[in-house]
Amino acid sequence: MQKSAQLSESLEDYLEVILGLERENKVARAKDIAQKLGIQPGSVTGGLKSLVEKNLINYEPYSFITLTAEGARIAKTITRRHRVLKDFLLKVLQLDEDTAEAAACRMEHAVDELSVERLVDFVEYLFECPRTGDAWIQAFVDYTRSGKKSWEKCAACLDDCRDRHQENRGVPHS
Amino acid sequence: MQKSAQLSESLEDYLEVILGLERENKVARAKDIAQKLGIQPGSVTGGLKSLVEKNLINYEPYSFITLTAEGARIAKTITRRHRVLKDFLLKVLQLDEDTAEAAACRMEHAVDELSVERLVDFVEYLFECPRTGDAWIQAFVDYTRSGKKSWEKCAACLDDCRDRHQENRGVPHS
DNA sequence: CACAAAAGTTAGGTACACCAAACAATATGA
DNA sequence: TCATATTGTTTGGTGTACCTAACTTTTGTG
Repeated sequence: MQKSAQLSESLEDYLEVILGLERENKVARAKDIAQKLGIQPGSVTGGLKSLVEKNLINYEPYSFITLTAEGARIAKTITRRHRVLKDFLLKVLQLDEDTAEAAACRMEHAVDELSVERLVDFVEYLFECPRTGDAWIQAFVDYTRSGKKSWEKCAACLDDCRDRHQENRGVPHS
Repeated sequence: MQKSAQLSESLEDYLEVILGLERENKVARAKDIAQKLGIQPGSVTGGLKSLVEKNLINYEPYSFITLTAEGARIAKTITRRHRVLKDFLLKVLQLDEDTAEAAACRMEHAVDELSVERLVDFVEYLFECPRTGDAWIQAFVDYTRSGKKSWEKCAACLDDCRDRHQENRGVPHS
């Protein structure tokens, strides 16, 4: 199990869509990979050969494609990065579906594992902490939409926040 | 002023370091660009030619290099993306300097302007809102370090938060 | 089974982004 | 000023990643 000699963005994309196709159809086919990546089928063969050399997929010419254990491991971490980033863009920054998807798609190759972990922790904390959570996010959304920076309603907001916390005291999170 | 036909990551990097060098030394020189980008000087010339063709830098062989108005405009948006992302990684996710710098460097090419704006708004809101701010961030840091998910101290935390807000009532933010 | 359609591969070509090494221009300082 | 060091460019080459078009294999259908 050699140290995975870091992949190009392109090869990471191949692994990600192969994982998706495996989940959809049990196996991946070159045509579907091309279609999902928005490239020509002729371009796929070369990528597959690279992945075979790196022992990340099981594949022989004219046959279908599956991930090796190592390939699946990598594909899952990339897919997770994508999911975490999109979640943040969508739920916290409140970007629309298309913008979030596009940005996540390009960011997933740029962030290291530590940063992803930290982002997961942050988003989780943000949603679970009584001082923030859905209500706070909603306040941020309202603020973003209205464009005003007034903290007028803060006292009420904080009281409300505290009341909610007391109601839920001791109730564990799902 | 034609629509800037989106640049490669590589050319964006050239613009960014040229802006940095202009700020440091008034003008940029090929050698310093190479050094900052960690590439060989011979590789720089080609990049500079591309940027000249796109009217983003003023440059002739053997002369020094400056940004055109359009080049400066683009360089500044990239530099700002870098700064905003690093700020988030550093101050909110509490990553260390090197990790934040490296991730920001790679992410800056992946995010669109809307997402950057939203991230700026979010970070600003997070720091200014009485329900969050430095104290909340500190609580997140403690939580991250300790690894526990208990909300035991929430009541006290919220009281504290409310008290602080009442003290500062009406005081505008700097 | 045979043959057409679908899927996949190969071959040749483009563009980008880098390298190393040879070469050219400029700058410095004795 | 002139030799040399520094800086910058050119050339030829590598690797990646894509394209199109021609070709091959597989598959499905009568």
